[in-house]
Amino acid sequence: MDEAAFLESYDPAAYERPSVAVDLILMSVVDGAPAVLLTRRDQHPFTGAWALPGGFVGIGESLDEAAHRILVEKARMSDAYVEQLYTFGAVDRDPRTRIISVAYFALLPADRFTAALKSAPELALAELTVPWPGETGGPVEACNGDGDPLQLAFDHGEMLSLAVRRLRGKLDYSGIAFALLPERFTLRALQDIYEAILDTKLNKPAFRRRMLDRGWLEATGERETGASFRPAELYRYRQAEGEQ
Amino acid sequence: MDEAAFLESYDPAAYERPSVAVDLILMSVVDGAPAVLLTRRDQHPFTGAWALPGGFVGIGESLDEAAHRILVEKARMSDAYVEQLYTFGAVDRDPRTRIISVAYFALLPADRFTAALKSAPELALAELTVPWPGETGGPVEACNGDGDPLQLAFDHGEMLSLAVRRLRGKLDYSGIAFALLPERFTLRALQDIYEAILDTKLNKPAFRRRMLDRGWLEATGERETGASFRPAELYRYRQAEGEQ
DNA sequence: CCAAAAGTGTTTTAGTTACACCCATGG
DNA sequence: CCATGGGTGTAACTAAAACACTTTTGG
Repeated sequence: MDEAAFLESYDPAAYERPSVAVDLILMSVVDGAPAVLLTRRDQHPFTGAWALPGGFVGIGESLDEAAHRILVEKARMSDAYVEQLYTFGAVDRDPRTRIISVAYFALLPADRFTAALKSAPELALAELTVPWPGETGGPVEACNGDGDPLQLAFDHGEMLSLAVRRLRGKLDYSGIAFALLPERFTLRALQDIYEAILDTKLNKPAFRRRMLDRGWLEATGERETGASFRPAELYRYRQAEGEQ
Repeated sequence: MDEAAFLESYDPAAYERPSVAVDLILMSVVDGAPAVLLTRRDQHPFTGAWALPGGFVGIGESLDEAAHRILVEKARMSDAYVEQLYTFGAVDRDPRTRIISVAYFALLPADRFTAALKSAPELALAELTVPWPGETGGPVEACNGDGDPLQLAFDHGEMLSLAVRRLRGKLDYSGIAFALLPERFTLRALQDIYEAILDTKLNKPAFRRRMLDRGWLEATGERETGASFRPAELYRYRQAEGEQ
């Protein structure tokens, strides 16, 4: 990035440039299963297939800003946990023209996730079926309410797979799970998130202790209401210092 | 990425596009310390500062191809372990013009690393001093042979920090360490790599057993030569199946 | 036989899992 | 008082760490 960049600053048309886009993987855990928001394509290419919401990166905005703008504009929500995932740069990933796409994933609690569906009618919820062990390979599939797999546009299936892998990988050592829960939550709800993402049953006492020993949880003293059995204590996530 | 992309395919000049570059973090462990290859900038901006080797992504090549091309062209080596790290997209990260940079890191055994220095005279080796616990924060510093920190151009310091964090994070569960060793190596050499990257002393018997129990190592039956004491057995890395 | 580092066996410790049980609530 | 899920204590197990030890080479 020396001479070439220097020259280009004086002659911006010297090289043909790819377009740069951001695609958003909006994830949540809904009814005990990982879910993602998709839009149905009504134009060429991949007409009728399902795609992640995305858009081009403006010349005056950073990648992170673009991701947040798309979160607001296309998905009608703000203030989600957003993290850069990977940049997809195959030459033919878009048949129309050269587009490099920076994939971001955003995590939301289920209530805000389903609420967004109402205000953004072009979005649809797709359930993710994750082959186990999805840690290493096997494509993730997005399914509609009947469990039928949806056809995904571009390389968006790859993006989904990578998002699920990353989510799994970070679940244990980061506070990422709390982005999928409301501000107050029960330990059972937290365990449900873990079980949905990892696709395993976890031992209740072991899970409780592990979580409480980490020191990330703060008891609110309040209890769940509306249950016909013993109400569970509500906890709050206390951000650890060295957490990104 | 619907209407906008569709329109743009017919009118490529409609939007001003950022340039896309790839920067390479060429790392190794030399003399028991993590090291990186840098070039000294002789032009504006950051004249005299040190930068990672990099270059623009051609319109007809993928990001991975660009990374490999730069590895060959700028660093005069091929066939390294290369992995995409992160994409840096701040608007002002390059004062000349808008450049988005996809950072890759490449890992090499020390012998090939130092050999490359001879054939590429514009490259210099910098030792990395990693604040512990570097897992969470604190910038990594690149130092010359005298231990004086080097001034880094652009956001390349951030790139280095992230590369070290990623290396540390993946060390334990992936075969990444073997990219830093020649084809045959002793368990002591492997432990040295771990200790250099993690910046800790490790217990020898525990380390041996952990490594051998993983099943990634294959004894060659050969032994080290030239030592004036008991020669160590040479091992080979046997790629695990689900390994990327 | 000595120094130096390779390599092994055994005990200790810590962290996780499994299981059994008690507790609190609505009906 | 019963069903249901919340919450806790204890034992069993497993994996890592610490330590002491034996082995093998060159000189």
